Amino acid sequence: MLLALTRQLEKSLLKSISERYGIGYDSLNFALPPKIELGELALPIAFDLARKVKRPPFEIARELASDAEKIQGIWKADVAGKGYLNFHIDRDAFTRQLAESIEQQKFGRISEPEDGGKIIVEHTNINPNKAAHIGHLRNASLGDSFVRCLRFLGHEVEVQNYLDNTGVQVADVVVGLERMLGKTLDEISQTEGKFDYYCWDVYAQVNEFYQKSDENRKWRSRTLQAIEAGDNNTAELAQYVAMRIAEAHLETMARINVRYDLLPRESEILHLKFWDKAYHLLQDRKAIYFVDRGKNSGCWVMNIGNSDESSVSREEAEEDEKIIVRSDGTVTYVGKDIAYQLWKLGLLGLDFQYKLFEANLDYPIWVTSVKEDTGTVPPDFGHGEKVYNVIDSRQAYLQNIVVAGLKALGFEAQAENSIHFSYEMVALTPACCEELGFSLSDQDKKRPYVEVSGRKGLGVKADDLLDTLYQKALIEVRSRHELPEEESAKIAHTIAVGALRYFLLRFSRNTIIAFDFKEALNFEGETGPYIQYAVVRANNIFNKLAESAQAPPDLREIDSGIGEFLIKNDDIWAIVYQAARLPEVVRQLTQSLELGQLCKFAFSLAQKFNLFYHRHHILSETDSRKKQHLLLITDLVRKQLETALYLIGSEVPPRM
RNA sequence: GCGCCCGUAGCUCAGUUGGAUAGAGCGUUUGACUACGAAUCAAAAGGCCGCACGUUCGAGUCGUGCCGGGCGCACCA
Repeated sequence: MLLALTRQLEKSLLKSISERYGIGYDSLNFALPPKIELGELALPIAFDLARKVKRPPFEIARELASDAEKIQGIWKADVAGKGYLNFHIDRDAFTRQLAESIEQQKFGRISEPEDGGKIIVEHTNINPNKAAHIGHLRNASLGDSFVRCLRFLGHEVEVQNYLDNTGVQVADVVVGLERMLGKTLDEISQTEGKFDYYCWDVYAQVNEFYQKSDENRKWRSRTLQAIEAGDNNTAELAQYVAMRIAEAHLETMARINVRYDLLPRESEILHLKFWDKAYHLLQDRKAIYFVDRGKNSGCWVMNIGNSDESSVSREEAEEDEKIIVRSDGTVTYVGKDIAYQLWKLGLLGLDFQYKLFEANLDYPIWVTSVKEDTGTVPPDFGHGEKVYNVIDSRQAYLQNIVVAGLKALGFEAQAENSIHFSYEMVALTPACCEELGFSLSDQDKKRPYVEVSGRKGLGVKADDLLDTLYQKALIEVRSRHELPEEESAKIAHTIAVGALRYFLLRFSRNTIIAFDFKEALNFEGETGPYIQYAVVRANNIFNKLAESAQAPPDLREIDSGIGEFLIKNDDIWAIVYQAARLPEVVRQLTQSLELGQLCKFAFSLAQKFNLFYHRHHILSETDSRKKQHLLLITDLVRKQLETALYLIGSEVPPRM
């Protein structure tokens, strides 16, 4: 809606600029004026034009303003400062259109679909060998909210959660269970309680086990080989462990409203020979070459630098070589990931089989399989036009190599569409480590933060944090309301999730979150519950209205005085205008990948609404026309805030 | 050694792709509940935007060089 108006304005101005000054721009970047009194859209283009046509910017802006005033939907255009071109929107028409478009927008999705093919978003990707921790929650929250935003804009999205079920991390836990504790699959399957927590401890102990003897350490590679080979007790145990923990992860993520469509597994990539296919492709297209001397002798490598192998010395060439196939013939992580990326982009020429994953979840989820499932027909997975990989920034180097691999294969365009959605890790403050009972070295105590380490068992487990948040919310709910226990519990849960997802999203991607319980458990100020509370208050107004048998306003029949009312009340108009900006904010963040922008937007809208709520007592308003206007605005804002909360990944509790 | 990221109020962070007087939250001080419930609101104090040059009509934002901190750079994943 706002988007359409902006585009129309842009098109018309581009024409004016071209006709008046003979200068062609590709696009115009509209900004927000610092104050609503100055207008809704600002353009500093006159400064640039001034230099090009050698005339004062003020004059140029004046001329463009007079052109713009003829555009439908623009109330007036004026010039501020030395040449800022400011546009004022027709408040009456705009509000009517906004009300209509919000009515039409189905929950969680706007009506106009964007063009472009299927987008694959891969996130979470936790090694299935231990419980999920706060770092994983950040990954999943970013990925899931990003998916919600893309779908809101009308994109077709497929969500994949990759399971490295045959990797070293699973092997380590299997060594711990089989060799360190001497357990059989039968015994392990009898384990009660939280299996992911149990393995968290086992994994933390395996390191010590390895350090005890060389013999112990040998079990690591033996176990890994057994798992890859398949058809033996160790492999069977590994599969059991990996899938039971994967299910625990899915349950944890379901608690915070995160869902997936498909679980691609490394075991299928191995057994269906994805790598062999990719290997031949890489060889055929000369993307990798064999080295017969030097330190990389016996390996197939990819050149990731600019050096030409024929013109530089062996030593210099080695600098730019990344090993893809080891001298023992096994493939590295990068090689496997290239194969997987090729499949995601529909370039491999092979496909998985699929089956429904049987898990304790309230939605269907598919998992890759070697054999076809006889039951339900699976959706058409893979061959995305664009792929986003939500992976922390420490893996940037490897992600770049994978993209370089796609380019080396000649898939330039696809390489551009294979995007590393990079973000910084969640670390622990030294104070937080102490709270958890970990003793730190003197050196670590001086650091601003300490890295989470699954290997050391150092970290805040996702479920523990959620439980703590829930308990705290429950106390708050009970102190405010006398409700049946079940209802209090449900509300507390909604608040806990709202707080957590907002907290994990509010930072920009390359800000390291130094985790602190006090901040994460906060429900006041810039938090998710603040926004939820604003909507609950708005909803209460309509609930009260319904109780008194008064009909809420029909958004399709807006009183003719609304425009005039909004012209008189700039502060209220500012709320309407901001509410309208939601789709634009979401569109921008699909470019910047900064979900924090959505958080800031929703928080500031909630802030404006809370002030509005404080200033205007709507239900006791005696001027019935004004009352209708205030109700209409309340309704618009609560609907946009509810959508924003949905995109953040949370919901609105019935009361707070 | 090379590459990437960060440095903004006492603390934790934003800053709309180079725009108008640098903003929030927490904390501190003061004030507002007999209203749609205060998980709220109002007000105050708090800034050489790490430092120095440069580009520009205009720099927290771009470039170069320092200073300080973090993360990568395996025949691990």
